[in-house]
Amino acid sequence: MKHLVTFRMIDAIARTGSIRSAAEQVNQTPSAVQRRLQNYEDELGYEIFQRTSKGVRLNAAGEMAIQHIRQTLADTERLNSLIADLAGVRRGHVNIGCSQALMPYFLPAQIARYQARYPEVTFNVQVMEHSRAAEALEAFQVDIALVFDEKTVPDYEVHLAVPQRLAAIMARDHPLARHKVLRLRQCYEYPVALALRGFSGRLLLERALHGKTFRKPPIVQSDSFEYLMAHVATTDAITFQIQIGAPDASQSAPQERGIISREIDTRDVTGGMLLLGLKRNRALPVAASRFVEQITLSLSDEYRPSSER
Amino acid sequence: MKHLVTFRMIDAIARTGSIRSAAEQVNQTPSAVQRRLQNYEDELGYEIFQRTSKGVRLNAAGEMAIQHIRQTLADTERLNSLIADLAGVRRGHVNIGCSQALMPYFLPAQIARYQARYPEVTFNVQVMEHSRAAEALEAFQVDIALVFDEKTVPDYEVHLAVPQRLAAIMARDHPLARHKVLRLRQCYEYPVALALRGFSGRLLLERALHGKTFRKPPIVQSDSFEYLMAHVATTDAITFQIQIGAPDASQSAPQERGIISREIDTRDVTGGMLLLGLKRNRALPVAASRFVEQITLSLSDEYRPSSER
DNA sequence: CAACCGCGTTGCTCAAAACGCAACGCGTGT
DNA sequence: ACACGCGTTGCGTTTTGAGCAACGCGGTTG
Repeated sequence: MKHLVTFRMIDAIARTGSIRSAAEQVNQTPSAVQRRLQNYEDELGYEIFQRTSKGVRLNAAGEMAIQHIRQTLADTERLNSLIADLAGVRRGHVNIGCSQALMPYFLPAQIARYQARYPEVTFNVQVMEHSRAAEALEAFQVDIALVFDEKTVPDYEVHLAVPQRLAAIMARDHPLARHKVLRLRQCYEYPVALALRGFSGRLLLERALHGKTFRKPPIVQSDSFEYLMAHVATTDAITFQIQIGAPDASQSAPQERGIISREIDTRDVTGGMLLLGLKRNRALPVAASRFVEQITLSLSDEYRPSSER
Repeated sequence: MKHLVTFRMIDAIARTGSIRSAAEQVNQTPSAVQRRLQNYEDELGYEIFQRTSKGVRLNAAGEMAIQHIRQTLADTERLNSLIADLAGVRRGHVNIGCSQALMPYFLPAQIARYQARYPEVTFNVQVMEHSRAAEALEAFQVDIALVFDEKTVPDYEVHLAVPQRLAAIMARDHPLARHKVLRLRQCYEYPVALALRGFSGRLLLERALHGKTFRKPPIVQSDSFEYLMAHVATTDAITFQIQIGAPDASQSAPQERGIISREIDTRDVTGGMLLLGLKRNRALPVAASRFVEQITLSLSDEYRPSSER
């Protein structure tokens, strides 16, 4: 749409914080971008960026303007989506911001399933923790947030909340692997390898360990789950992950090599919630909306009381 | 705003049903309007108007497009309003669609009061009954609907509902004028002059008269309340109006000459509601929003249980 | 303290888009 | 059969937008 190029430029300026970098991002010269901004400000009657020595920054009026601009951009996309849907062609794009835990199994499976039906729909998946996801929802950077959170009342709309148990992950031939459900104390008889503080499973675990005498420092910490998985696969160490991010016997994922997961007893760990968040009062594009329906069904089916499948 | 001229044109086309008349409305040549429409359709990838021999008509895609277009226009106005408000200048415009009953006393008083504080805010007041008002809300033609309705569940958001009694209106020296509250039967001992079916008060009255033996045809009907008022002022006939549209001792309105109103006993007439309606999920411009606050306060103050002022 | 860098901004030139005018084709109603 | 009003199109003119180069200005660096 012609009248949206100005909006896209302004959005780029707001995100990058400078006219020149925004120009680069939209493949135009700084003067073109600057003039469009100036025109818009003239029409509005107010400047929306405060000029500083090292770039520009949104002022109070700009904060309101950028909200309107992003809203308009999103609405336009939604219109395209609606009309494409009406014409029988299911096309579109879905931006998802989600916890790391959904990356290995859940999201790939869900997206693959969705794209099997609607191959024209493209996805963009980005890892972010809950506060960042909330911002991204608000700024229309993502359509859907799938985050793990325990208690905080979020300022987005919680479309779905499913409880999440904690799982221990260990080598396939680990002595504990013969149990179906594990107590935390059992796990702590072995070395533990943990994700950094701030990751979903770690949060849940820390709360469970509070005051426990058998608590001990992890032998290794990492922000890479790939590393943690490889580590436990080759040693007798144990790591933890929330249920949805742990390898599941029912889902044959290609990347699980020699590791296995076992649920932690609910007496030890409770209260984690996986949230599906949407921006309040926002009308989603068709593709995103259908995708939400699909994962809503999947989640409420598979993770009912505490059975799988 | 520059980028909205296309939208304004398309809105005009949709409203007038023809490109040429839309062109006239926006002071442009038909070819200019036609080309903008064509460009928009090209960018969208679909035609949004079905071309007929006597003009154009929105098709299915067009219905969705026009919704988006009007939403965008309204949002833009709201942004202007927000920024003007932030800059300390309370400017703006409010479109109101309302029942006739609010025209003689209520709305003039409310608007005058509002404009006394914010002289830069302009108003547009249009008479419409409830179904038309609901449409106008939906099409962003009015910001606020103030309509009288009895029972139907409206498809807009009811922001406020205040019960409305029925009042009899008669000459100042009418024999019944010495009573404070009247029974319907008393009124029907005199000739009655009624508004046409479809007007607020008439609806309420018809329901009250249902099955009553003293019911009799009106000696005169009219769609002009001015005529009805003049008629009862000079004869012993009685007419009816819902409370808010009747002359009130506490409000010294200039146009009441020799007429007076008396409430009808609640045993005879019940259930009328004056509704303040807004479009669902729509963010109002600042001026409209403040005006809603003002009349909300006024109405809930003045028309509590059944006292005035 | 001067040189420098990166920023927003502006004059100028030229290309692209929008406009107005006139005319065409087409269905409808007299 | 005619005229009328509609959407549409070709063409010359005008307005708008883009790119280029350069300027002014603040902060940083040697």
